[in-house]
Amino acid sequence: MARKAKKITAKDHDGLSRGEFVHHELLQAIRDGRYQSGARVREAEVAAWLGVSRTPVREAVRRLQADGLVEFTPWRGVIVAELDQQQVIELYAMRRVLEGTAARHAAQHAADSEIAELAELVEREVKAGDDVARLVEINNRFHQAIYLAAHNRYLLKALNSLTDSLALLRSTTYSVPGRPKTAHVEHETIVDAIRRRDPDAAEAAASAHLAGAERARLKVLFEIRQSEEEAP
Amino acid sequence: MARKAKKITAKDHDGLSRGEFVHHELLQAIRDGRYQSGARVREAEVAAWLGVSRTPVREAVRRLQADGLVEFTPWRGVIVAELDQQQVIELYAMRRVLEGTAARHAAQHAADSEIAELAELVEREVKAGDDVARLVEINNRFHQAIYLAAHNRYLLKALNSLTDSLALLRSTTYSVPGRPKTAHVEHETIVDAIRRRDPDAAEAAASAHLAGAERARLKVLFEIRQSEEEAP
DNA sequence: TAGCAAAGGATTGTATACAACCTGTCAAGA
DNA sequence: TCTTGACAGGTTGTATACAATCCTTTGCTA
Repeated sequence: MARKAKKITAKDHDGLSRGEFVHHELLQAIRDGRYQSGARVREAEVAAWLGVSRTPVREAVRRLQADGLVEFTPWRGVIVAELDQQQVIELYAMRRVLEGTAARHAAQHAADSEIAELAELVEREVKAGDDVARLVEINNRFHQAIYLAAHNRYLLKALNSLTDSLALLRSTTYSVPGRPKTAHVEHETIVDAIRRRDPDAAEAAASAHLAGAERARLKVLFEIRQSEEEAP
Repeated sequence: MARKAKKITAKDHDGLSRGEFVHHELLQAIRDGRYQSGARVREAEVAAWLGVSRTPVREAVRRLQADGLVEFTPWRGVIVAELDQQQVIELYAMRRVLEGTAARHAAQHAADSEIAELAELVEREVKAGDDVARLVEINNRFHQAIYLAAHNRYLLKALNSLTDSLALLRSTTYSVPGRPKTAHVEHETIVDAIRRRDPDAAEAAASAHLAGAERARLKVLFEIRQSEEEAP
């Protein structure tokens, strides 16, 4: 009778430690807007909500702080960070460089199976049609697949960190008319370059793709900010 | 009698919280070799050493984990990470891209005062002569100054994270014969390009500088590994 | 002697209690 | 009325106790 009683144990949530569980839940809550920018995050509140003590909550919050998702003032607690336009521009400038680098490295180092996976994801975008939720999901997996194909763990970490920061902007650029179609074409161009093992073309294509994403993002943000001013 | 008794309080270490204090001390200990790669870090041990409880130690260790400086296995504790040659290559590939980007952005966005500071640091390298410790110090400040001059907080964060990872390689590339002189010339080239507001030249110069640093680094590493094999 | 199993020690994960600190409120004096 | 000061409430920072887990050692058996 070694491992019978399993309920009281440290895990209980899909093998994650409580700290990891809380981190995951908070990230998700920020993504779907349950915690919006500027909202205060009280440790005791989160602890009660998720049925854990404050200790793992602190651990999770500090990780979010390290990634810049929450802002922290000693003795005053944390609030969900807010991205002003300048920060969004800086974020996309960085993403443009890193995604370009990832595509370049992918063209150089990707395994054939990884390239096949990229091609299949782009193929699936066609099948998804106008289903925005599906397209967003596929888009995320597409970019993640490129990050992995680059085979550089520091690059991977930096890109994941940027992607997490984007969770603060809870909106999708796919709501801009024509953006899904454009993005799909850009994805195809990137994969083609990687398949041809052409690093320069891959980097250029990814960089152009991100420039398009930034334009769409600023458009969405501008419209949201505008409508918020009209009816707050 | 509002703030008389100050000793028992949370800070006591230059205004840092205990968690920040522990993080700083651990980073320093890794830098100067008191904790070497592969060494086990026991929470209770560190807590006793620094005279705090395990709670702030855990906080500091988790931050180090997030930056990849320590590896973590649940229930088994943390050990200081070890960089194999592949990781060093990946790290420098990333640094090359990011330092190039930083130099490019510095050429575009740096304030005149920031450029003056860069120039002064390069000037100080001449005065430092053969004093390796001073040269290393100036070199760190030079690179930090470029990061800041780029005016992109995500870039800054990513570069600082990479720099921290380099603490795991406790050796300086300045011990390679001729490297200090070469580095100085390369620094001059970078500053010149930034002063001329030439982004392409600045990026190219910084990238070339990092390529040189990588070659020096691999040389140092190879020699150390070799001598360790001879007399372990 | 070799192999295995159980027990004990060591170490981390979590919960909780208490101390330190900040902020807003309310009253008293100018 | 305005300013200033103290106090109360609430939130975070830290310490410590306890639970869960892993690893090593020791003793038994084949």
